[in-house]
Amino acid sequence: MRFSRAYIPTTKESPKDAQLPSHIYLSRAGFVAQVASGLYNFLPLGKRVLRKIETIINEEMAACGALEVDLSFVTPAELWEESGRIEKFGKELLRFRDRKDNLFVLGPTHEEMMVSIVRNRVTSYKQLPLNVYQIKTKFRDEARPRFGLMRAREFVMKDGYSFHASTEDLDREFDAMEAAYKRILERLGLSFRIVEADSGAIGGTGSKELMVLAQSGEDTLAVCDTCEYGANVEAARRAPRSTVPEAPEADFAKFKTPNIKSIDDLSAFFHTDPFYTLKAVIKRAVYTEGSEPVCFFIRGCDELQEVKARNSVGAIDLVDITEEELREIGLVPGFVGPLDQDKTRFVMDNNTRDATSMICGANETDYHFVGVTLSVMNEASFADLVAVQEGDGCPHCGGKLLHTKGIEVGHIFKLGTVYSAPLKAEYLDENGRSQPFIMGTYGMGVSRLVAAVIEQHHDERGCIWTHATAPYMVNVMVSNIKEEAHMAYAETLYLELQSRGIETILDDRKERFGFKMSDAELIGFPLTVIIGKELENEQVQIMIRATREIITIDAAGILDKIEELTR
RNA sequence: CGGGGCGUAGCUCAGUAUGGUUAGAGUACUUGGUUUGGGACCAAGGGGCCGGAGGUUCGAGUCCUCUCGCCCCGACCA
Repeated sequence: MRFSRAYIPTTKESPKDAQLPSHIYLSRAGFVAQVASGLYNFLPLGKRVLRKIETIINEEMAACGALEVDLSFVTPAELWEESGRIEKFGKELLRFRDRKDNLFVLGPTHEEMMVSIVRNRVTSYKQLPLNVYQIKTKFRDEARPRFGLMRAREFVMKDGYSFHASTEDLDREFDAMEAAYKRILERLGLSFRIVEADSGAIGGTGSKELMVLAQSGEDTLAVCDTCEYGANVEAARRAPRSTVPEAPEADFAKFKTPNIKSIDDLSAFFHTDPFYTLKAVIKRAVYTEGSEPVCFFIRGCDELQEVKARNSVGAIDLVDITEEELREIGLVPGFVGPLDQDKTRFVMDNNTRDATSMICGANETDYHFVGVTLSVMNEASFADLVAVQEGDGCPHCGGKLLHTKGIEVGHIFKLGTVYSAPLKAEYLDENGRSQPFIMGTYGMGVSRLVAAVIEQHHDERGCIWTHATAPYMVNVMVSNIKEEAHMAYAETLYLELQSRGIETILDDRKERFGFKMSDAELIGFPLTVIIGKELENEQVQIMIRATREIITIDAAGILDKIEELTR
């Protein structure tokens, strides 16, 4: 491609709305242009990057025997009513009616459609397993689109679904998909982590998210500094404490603790570690129908993880509760404890199981109990409630857990029969019995990956594309196109590189050196060959974008050098 | 969906408090000239329904009402 004939509208100024590096540079370098909130046009360079990512995904899916399909973007609302998700998705589903007044939705994901193409066609266990996928535009009418391509309303996603006759076979396919996803991200040149995740309201097990590590990530991860373990904080686990602080010595007693309400005050008052205090966190749990106050008890040294807490009671939301509401229920703010208390439902953290020497509220103003043994609490329900902190132990190897930020670019999990059962998608097993398909689902955000590459690879001058994602690998830049010998040399090099299969752009624009260099850096081609005054000495220069290092070499060796650098 | 902010040239923004000839700058664009290794300089140009509708006024980019759009914080996010 000749730059003079390309359409690459670069700008010096960032769009005022852009905040994230990916948004700023993809806009400034002319990869994408915003149309409306959460809607983007892909310009020629952006489209090339998108296609490169799609090609890699297609290659890896083909290697696994997954089959590509293309389902209609507009889907009849009946399918969504059948699965019950028309309600669950709510306003995120964009609905509209056709001329015959039939209701349709724009597909936000395609579980229903994919099940519908298989059901009543795949009828025997002999036709299983089956893994089908598509790379397709999705639409979710997000309440608040933001961060450019990272959270758009219209986006490109690869969504795949597998169908099996046994959970063992699903497990095998799931592992194969995890390996394939790992290869895709490796080939893209991304640094990432596969982490354990919360399955969300939809249920299912073995939920794993593929996280590209970047400061601007929306998700917080707990990752082990020693082994491969990593988890979204919403689902992170930790090893039991290897050492526990010295326990306070006290027999069971009620103790006057005037105005001692916080964990800090309490541990200071008794000169003991917060480990031996019991923290009560009271929330209002909201269910599909109705709500109730719930008291979560955790050790004073821990923090409540809200997603875990929500899951522990099957609530759809937890909201804060006021001190007045607490008093109305009959609880004493600052002195809430689990003993002799039946005012609310309560959940105890697993770490408090069989705890001894504990200090907890006495449900009476200015009094706490000391020397409490929680093994008597067997009627309470226990669950994992705590937020993993930095420095906690890894549940696998005992290494240290650290927090980091990640961009979720993939999510795979085992659906089981969550969709196949209600949609009555069944096959006949060896015994001639009808069975719902056992399903797995594998998603990857393709347009989000474009942004993720830049979030992870940029500097203050612009994009730094990885070799697999670069719109062009080499930019042949002529410093001054009026120098006929320079242009002639560049033309020859341009043709030669292309004949060797290296994607090349020739910057033949009538612009000054600095202008072209700035564009090269903003756009982020991995290599820029600078053809200019050095040519008088039979030399050319190569600017390596990642480091901005400029190397000067003999013109004769340029092709070999480029092949070496692009390998 | 709650809270906040912003809509003026292709882009980034002044101008609005206190209404008053022909609405500005930078950048980008066109033409001519000079330059040619880090977004160069000189000169001359084209480009605007001041988001939209209604109102107040002799007169509205500016004041009032309504509306639409975009951004930020939060809630939400299979």
